[in-house]
Amino acid sequence: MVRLVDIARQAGVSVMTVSRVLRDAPDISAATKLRVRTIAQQMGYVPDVMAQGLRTRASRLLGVLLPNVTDPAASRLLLALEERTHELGFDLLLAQSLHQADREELCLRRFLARRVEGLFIAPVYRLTPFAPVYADLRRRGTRVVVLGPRPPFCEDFVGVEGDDVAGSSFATRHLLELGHRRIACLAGPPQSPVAQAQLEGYRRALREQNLEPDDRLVFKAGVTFEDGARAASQMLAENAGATAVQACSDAVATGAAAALLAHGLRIPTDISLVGYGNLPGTEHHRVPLTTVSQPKYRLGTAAIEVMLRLLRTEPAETRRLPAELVVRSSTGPPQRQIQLWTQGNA
Amino acid sequence: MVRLVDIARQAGVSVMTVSRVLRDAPDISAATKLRVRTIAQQMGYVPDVMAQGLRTRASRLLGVLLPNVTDPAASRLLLALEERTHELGFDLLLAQSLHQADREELCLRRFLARRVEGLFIAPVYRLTPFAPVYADLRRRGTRVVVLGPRPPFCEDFVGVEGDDVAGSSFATRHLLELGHRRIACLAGPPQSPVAQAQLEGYRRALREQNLEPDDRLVFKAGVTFEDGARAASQMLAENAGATAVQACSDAVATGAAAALLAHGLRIPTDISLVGYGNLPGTEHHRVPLTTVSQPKYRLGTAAIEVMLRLLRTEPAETRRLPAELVVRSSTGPPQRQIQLWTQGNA
DNA sequence: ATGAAAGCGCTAACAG
DNA sequence: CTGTTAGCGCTTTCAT
Repeated sequence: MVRLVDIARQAGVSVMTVSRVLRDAPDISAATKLRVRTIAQQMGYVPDVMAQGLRTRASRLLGVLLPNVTDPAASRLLLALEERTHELGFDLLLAQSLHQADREELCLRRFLARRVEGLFIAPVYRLTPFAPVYADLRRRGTRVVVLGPRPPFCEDFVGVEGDDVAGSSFATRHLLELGHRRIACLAGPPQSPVAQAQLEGYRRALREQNLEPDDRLVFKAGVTFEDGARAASQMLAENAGATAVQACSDAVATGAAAALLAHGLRIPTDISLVGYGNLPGTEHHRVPLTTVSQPKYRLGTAAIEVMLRLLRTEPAETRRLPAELVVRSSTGPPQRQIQLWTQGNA
Repeated sequence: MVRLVDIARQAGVSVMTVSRVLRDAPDISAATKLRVRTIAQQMGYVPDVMAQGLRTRASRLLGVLLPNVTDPAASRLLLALEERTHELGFDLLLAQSLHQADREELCLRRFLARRVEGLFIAPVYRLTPFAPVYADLRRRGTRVVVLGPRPPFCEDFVGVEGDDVAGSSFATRHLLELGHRRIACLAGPPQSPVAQAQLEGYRRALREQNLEPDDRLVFKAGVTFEDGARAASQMLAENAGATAVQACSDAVATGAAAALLAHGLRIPTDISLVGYGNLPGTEHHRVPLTTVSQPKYRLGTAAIEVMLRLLRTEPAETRRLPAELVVRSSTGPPQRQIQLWTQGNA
């Protein structure tokens, strides 16, 4: 391992001179600069960032904690985060909580021990209103940007998030505009902040049209394909009379589509379907899915921007980014008969 | 920031004692152990891993360099890597090359400056047989596990990879067994090692059945949906008389499917189609895709196992993991007439 | 324009 | 069982 001293000896100068040259510090003659640089190059010198950091008290390290890098939304965010982070001269530590609060805590403590200068965290949802690690982060004044909705225990941190109530209401409004009046909602887990926002958006859009949300049209669906299939089957079994279905995720929507088609319904002729998330590939599904897209990459760049302000100790605010409706072919106007029927019923 | 000295003062012992206690070193009385621990806890002590590392010359840092974390295969691998890495007590540095050789080089140099103890690299393919960074890695004796096929400039490193020639030949054999004789191949970029392996597997399976590979059945397809659509259209335009198509990726296969269906062909009734990669969601596509699956998660755990051997300076060998055919409904026996026609032609 | 001394927070090596 | 000394590789500070 080549150190500064080695170069210094070789070049016949002091360690300080070498240090200065290699950091492009001022007050060095062009001659020594060149000589030292050449020798350093020849000897294959690589600075020791840890030693530098110990002295300068700067780690140039950022950490990102995600539930699971496999989630397409998370990975797009990570793409952006990594890209910008490196441009800014930071290295990026990655950890996954795997949706386990204790693993999250462990990972965060390790990040702290690495003296990270900032942290991007997509928090594991806890039922408790407090989480000791977050208290520690606060106490230590660690810069934190929360990715996604902020549960109670970290409400005071800044963050970046998609606007899920607006996103969800886009979906509902789209169906409304097509003429649907009975729109079923396959809702996510009630504890999930995203699911709550989606339900809120759905109801809000309904009320805008003076339609009173009907709880018999809201079905618990979870998050998976199977959850979606189950929920759709149940909806059919209950004879809810919906002409359109809005799901809390594309996976759920896909499962619902499968169940609906299996029951002999045509999409969108007999029933319309909207997903959520714009999962890659849904445009090639059996029925290309109309869905809501959150700007995943933009969320990443926004997170970096916020972090940058934090690092400069400038005031930073939580950013809420707008969602976008992606219309494909799983939605269309309701069938005339059913439409008449619902109108007669309304 | 609380340091060992602070605790030492508070507890009325030497720094060394505190250090020993906190590292669970032997030869410390239970009493002091307890006392020091309590105080450390109270003061909110967090060890400085950088300082520890500087002294012990161990960074407990592993680095992973991927082209793009957004690729589902890469992200599954990363999932496994992160999981195991943390269990082993290492932190994980993440970087993306974005398929750019110079960015790859930069990232690797930064990893070296961090004194990583090991590196997982999915190399950017270069046309040149040498790459200076890799020479440096060699010279410095950095532990490296190459992810995926190893281009010439890093052939001497150990790695883990999927068996793409076997995987590809599984696909071909499957079509052969269904009775297909004229199987088109939508091939990937000729420089890509994976694409080469796939072509090799395709040809090998054909020859096993004493069928001479026909170059007029091989079409350049690239890697995207659009590439696939283009290639399939070209195949149709050239009247190649294929009863089945085997694509170099699921994206290409999906594009091909779209083109084929647009031309009025039914899949698999009129023509069979096999993809490659088992992209998440392909089971819900317009035509659920028969495809070849590489054990992405297993590749990650295998990479860790190899790294572990490297870290222990035990001999380590490159691991090649078997692929698996996933039969869904894009493949079936060829139509009788066409079959007769091809037989008459063969 | 260059160098000497000191120390970042920690631990290995040795002493008692 | 506990403490002292030295030093990891680097940079800050102050001197020349």
